[in-house]
Amino acid sequence: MQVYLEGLNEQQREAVLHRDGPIMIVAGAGSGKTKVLTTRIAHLLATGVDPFNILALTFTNKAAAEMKERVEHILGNNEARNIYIGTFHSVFARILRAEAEKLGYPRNFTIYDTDDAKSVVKTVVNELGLDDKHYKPNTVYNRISSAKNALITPEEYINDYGLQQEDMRSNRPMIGQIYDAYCKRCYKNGAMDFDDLLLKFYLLLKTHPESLSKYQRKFKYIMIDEYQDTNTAQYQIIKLLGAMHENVAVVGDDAQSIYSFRGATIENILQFQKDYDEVKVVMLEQNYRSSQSILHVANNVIANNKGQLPKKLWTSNAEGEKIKLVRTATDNDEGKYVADAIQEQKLRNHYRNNDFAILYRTNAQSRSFEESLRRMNIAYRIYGGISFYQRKEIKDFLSYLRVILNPGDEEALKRIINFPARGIGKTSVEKAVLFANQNNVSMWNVLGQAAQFGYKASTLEVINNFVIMIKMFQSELQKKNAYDLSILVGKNTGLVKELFNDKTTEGLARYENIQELLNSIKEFTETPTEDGELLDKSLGSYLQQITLLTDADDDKGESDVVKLMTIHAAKGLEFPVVFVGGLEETLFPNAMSINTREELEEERRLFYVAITRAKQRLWLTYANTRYRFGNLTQNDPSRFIEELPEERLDRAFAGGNMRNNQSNQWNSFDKAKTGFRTSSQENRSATKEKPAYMVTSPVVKIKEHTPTEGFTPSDTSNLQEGQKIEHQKFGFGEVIKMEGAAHNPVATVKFEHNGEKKIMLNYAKLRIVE
DNA sequence: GATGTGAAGCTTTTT
DNA sequence: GCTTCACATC
Repeated sequence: MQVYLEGLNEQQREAVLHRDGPIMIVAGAGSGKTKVLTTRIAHLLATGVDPFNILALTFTNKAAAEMKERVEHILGNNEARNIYIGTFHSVFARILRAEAEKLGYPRNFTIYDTDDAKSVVKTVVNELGLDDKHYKPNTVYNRISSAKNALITPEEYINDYGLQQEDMRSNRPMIGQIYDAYCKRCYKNGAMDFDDLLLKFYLLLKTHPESLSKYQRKFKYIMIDEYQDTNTAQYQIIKLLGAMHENVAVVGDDAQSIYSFRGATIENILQFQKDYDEVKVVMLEQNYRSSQSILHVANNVIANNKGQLPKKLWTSNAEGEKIKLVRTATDNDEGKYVADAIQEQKLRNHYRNNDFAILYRTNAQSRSFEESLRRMNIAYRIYGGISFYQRKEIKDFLSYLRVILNPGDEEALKRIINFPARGIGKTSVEKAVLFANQNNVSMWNVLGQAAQFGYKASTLEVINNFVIMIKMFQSELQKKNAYDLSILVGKNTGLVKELFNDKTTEGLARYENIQELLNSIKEFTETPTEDGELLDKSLGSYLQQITLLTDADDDKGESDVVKLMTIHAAKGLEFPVVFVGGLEETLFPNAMSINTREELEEERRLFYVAITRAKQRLWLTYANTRYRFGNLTQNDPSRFIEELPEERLDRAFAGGNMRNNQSNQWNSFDKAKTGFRTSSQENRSATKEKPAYMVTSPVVKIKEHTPTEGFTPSDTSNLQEGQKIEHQKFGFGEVIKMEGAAHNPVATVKFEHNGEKKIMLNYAKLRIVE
């Protein structure tokens, strides 16, 4: 028997040894999925498959890197470097580079990140004479993104009755036209957004039979990780690519499908067996990760969902400790409690910072945890949020590099044309864009022939200097590698100097960030590429790589830190000790996702993912009150709490002061299955007891109001001017004005004691008095 | 054209 | 509560 097969259980071995024909591996949480995938690849290679014929697709760069590393480890050689292992986006981007001209794109096409894309949407909305307050870039972009992920072209969108109806209903009938204009603008800019990397690749395969057969022949063995999260575009691509050999192996877990908001359809995994004549199905049901208690709780939770692939996860691990379910008075107390618990665990059970993860539903929740950890001097790192590459100074610098490579990239050009300031102001830029649109050329072309467009002499001169500088950089493109060119750019543009001269704290941070960027470019040019295919150290090669990187990907140092991230970001990871915060109604499950059974089930799967990240110990926490939108809100405990098996729980309450914790046990009043009702009295006294350092802000002078007995929020969807209402904190008042978008109405209320306030009805709880 | 101020936006998740 | 954006001022 091959050495690599040792240590696999029966099902895992079955999955590895099945060489030809479609196979679906249903891999429960912690069941050794990556091990199976990597061993499978090793087995293919060991039995004579050429590494060039293998394609393995993942969702994150991290997963791809790990897979590559582990295959190499099993094989003990570097054959793996010739395998196409990468994310959907990066692998397709690489192929699209090579085939760009067939689709009419420049080889050096730019990849627009979400910010770039939204900016283009805004530009286009304005150019169509529409109001970007109503056609919000965010909303419109999401709509376009969904269309692309469903492989719907602008023409199809405009002609689709259902979609048009939806847009009519939301009073945004022009989205189809915006979509069309957006695509045209991206094309003109020589740019693809994230979704294009899938969509255009699909179109390439669909419209160029020779390309299709080329890649079908190349990718004889295809492996897909996290199949439950694929969207329609990805699904169709896999189907096309795999049609010739049908050696498609998909690995996934329907219970962990959490990306439907991004177009993923759980149907893809539920239907896989019907896509091919004979599908081998293997269930991996033994969990090697978690304690029995943790797994038991997870199983209980997910059992509340309908329509799952039938399976029962089990483990031979130790029973482990009970799950701690902790209620706190406020979100700050929650943060404090978690930081204290980490400290205590470190002392008592010899954990290191690295062993802990704090998971939450929304990024905004990180704040209270952050503050407490900082106060306790516990090192931490937040994953997600603004990534390094989205920072302003980094984007500015990268925009220079983008323009050098693809001067058609109008977004980048607009960013840098007057940064650092060189006297090309807003009006000059607007003029250039206008000329470009009128003459159907790029903005760069207009700048190159600025003399013909009637700029005044002084402006003309600075424009020409700018153009000459960029052209000079371009002429170095062939001669210099990415790093040397970047240094040249930094010097000649004065960008680095400008930041260096800024001695404010932020300026210093920005300067350091630029240095860090330059370091990473240097590292890129000095590390041998693993692609085998090309040892390309050019700027183009660099830019392609980094656009698809996210914050989670650069584990710089991987030092000993507590990790904070959203549950979404934690998928695929595991930690010895996990804290899941904010188990409250409207937060988790999120208010946005409780309208349909499907949405609620996805939230529950998310909770399942959170629980199953834990190996040894698990804490679930929730707060009575928490600041949201600057308003103190009260939330009921999450409905998911009721789905936890009582016998595996260890309940506790933590007020403002941890030391009183032991004596302050969960009482029978709170334990009532109906969820506890916090009286405002109890609530406020808890707030008052907070030590001074925990007070969040210089308190706004509000005349505190005690809600009426049995305060229940009313349905405010038809709230009218003139109505009388009661607000939990501000008291009684009269609605004097209604405004805001239909889905986000805002009421101006004149309160008896607290003046006029604007209240967002989506978030505030109001009781209609009359 | 740069800088400062106040209001309005926002918060579901991201390759 | 925090961030972004528009507008006003110098």
